[in-house]
Amino acid sequence: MPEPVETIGERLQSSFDALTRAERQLANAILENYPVSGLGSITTLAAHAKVSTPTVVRMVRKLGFPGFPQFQAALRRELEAKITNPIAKHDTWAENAPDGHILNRFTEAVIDNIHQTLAQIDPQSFDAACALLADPKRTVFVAGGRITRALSDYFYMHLQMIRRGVTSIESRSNSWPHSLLDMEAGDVLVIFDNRRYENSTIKLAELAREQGVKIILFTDQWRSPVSRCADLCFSSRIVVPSAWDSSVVIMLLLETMIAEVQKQTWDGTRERIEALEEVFDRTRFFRKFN
Amino acid sequence: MPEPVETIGERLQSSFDALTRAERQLANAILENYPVSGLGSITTLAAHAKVSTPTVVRMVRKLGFPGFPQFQAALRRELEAKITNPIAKHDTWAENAPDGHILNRFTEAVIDNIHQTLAQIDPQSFDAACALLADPKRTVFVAGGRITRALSDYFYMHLQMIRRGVTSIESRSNSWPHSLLDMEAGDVLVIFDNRRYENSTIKLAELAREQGVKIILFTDQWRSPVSRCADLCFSSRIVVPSAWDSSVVIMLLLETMIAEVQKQTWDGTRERIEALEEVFDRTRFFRKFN
DNA sequence: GTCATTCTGTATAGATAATTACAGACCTGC
DNA sequence: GCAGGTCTGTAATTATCTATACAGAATGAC
Repeated sequence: MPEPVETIGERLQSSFDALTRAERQLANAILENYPVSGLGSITTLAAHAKVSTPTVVRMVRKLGFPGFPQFQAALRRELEAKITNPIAKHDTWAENAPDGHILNRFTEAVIDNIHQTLAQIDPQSFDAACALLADPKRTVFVAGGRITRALSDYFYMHLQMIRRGVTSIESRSNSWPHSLLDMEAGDVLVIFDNRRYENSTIKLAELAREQGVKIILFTDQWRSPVSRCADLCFSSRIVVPSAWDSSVVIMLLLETMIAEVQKQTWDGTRERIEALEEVFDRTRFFRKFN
Repeated sequence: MPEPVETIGERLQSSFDALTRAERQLANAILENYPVSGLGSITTLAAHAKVSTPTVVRMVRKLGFPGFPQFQAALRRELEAKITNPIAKHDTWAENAPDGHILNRFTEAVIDNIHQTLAQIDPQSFDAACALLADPKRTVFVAGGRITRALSDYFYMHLQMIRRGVTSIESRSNSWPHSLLDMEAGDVLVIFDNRRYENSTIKLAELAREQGVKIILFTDQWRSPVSRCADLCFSSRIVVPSAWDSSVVIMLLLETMIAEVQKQTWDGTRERIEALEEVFDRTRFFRKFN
């Protein structure tokens, strides 16, 4: 019997396009915790993937197995082979790529950045920032520069869905002085500023500060000059094997913050979100769950 | 629920003396190829150990399990814990924050997402995508939807600095049909599309495809319908403990891709970058650091 | 919009597995 | 060798799982 050259996991991926919606959902559930998730009963697996058992049978057939038990047996054989040779330490992330491939080098650097950034972060500051942003009485302004524009946009978009009173400012445009007029003491200004730090951003921060605005700053490990007048400052590692800096860690932090603010304001903005959901449901691309 | 301090394997060995002849035979068979041998049916296991099925039940009861299925479930849990990546199980990332703090939970999920995404990625596709983007003869169009706008902007901005012939398209706006006119066979269209997938994005992809444009797609684990007409598709895990999805892994991939394209086009675009630097310095938007 | 096609879940029948009951086998000590 | 006990397997029962049939829902073509 010729050994299967592909693992079932790989086969699931390669034939992913040939699968239907429910089957993909199932395939993902299997890959999620591969291969253990496939070793229970068909009932368990189906329930975990939130599909019906026949769907499991159908997909397994598509993969070429006569039935679920055979599929499972194949999984066990695979696992057996994998376990006998000691599990190699995971220094490569993209297993299919050669050791020095950029995918592995880059990812390793990013993981390292996450590690170092999180080790240094002050949870009290983080919680304080979330509390400020969750306070409906404070208007929130979000500002980014040239490179950080995408980050501030991303932050703004989510926050704007979560709560009312959120405004986006482009620090480079000469329209931001107008926004300053709207700021009141106690309002919050979220600033993104990575090297090379922009003068207009610093100016904005200083002026806002004078009006009693609370400033939350996301910056890099060398810290933007804005940090001098920021109430809360979060600095992230951004160095990667690239000509450019990485925004991954900053994005991780801001997504985490959004998750927390969302949670804290859930009661007050539930309706807001649900209205939004309804609009999305119209697209009918996604299955509804109860 | 108190965690079991001993593994089932250890328990088998420590209570080996309390077992009967047939049970020892069975215990040995289980340990022979641990733990996979215990994951089949009770019948298979009994046959393999050359004992009867009731013997299996009796021994399992001696170990303290109510029945064979529970024993097997415990084996699976054990296995699961064993094969999950040690890096992903680094529970506390922000050491100063309490265990269940959102910073730790969120980061853990993201690391897990990175791990799973990279494990599934096809390096050949990745390299092929980089080659397409590094080819100066091909014009590149970058398109994003509502949520993915920030990502496509970020990608566009970097690519635009690296090379000439890069255009940004907003899939929602009704201006994109004009961009279609500019597309020629062999050009490249980079599309970002996460759930919930947008109809206008799909339409754009189809029309571009008809014109012989190469399509590179960044999507989520469930894959946008665009994947059907994409030449290269990169799907990332995006689920985190939040009401929203995470873009971190997608950003990681696109940054890596930018790093590689930059490297490949370095000779040709060195001047471009230097000219850019000079412009920025002249406008004095940025403070100079040494 | 309407129709054909494909997909997906419910219900159910069929298969298999897990457990129990029980009787014979095997020790052990006299 | 035989009585008391334990151990073990066979066979029957029960529970659970797997596969199928079919109908309703979703999708895609016109």
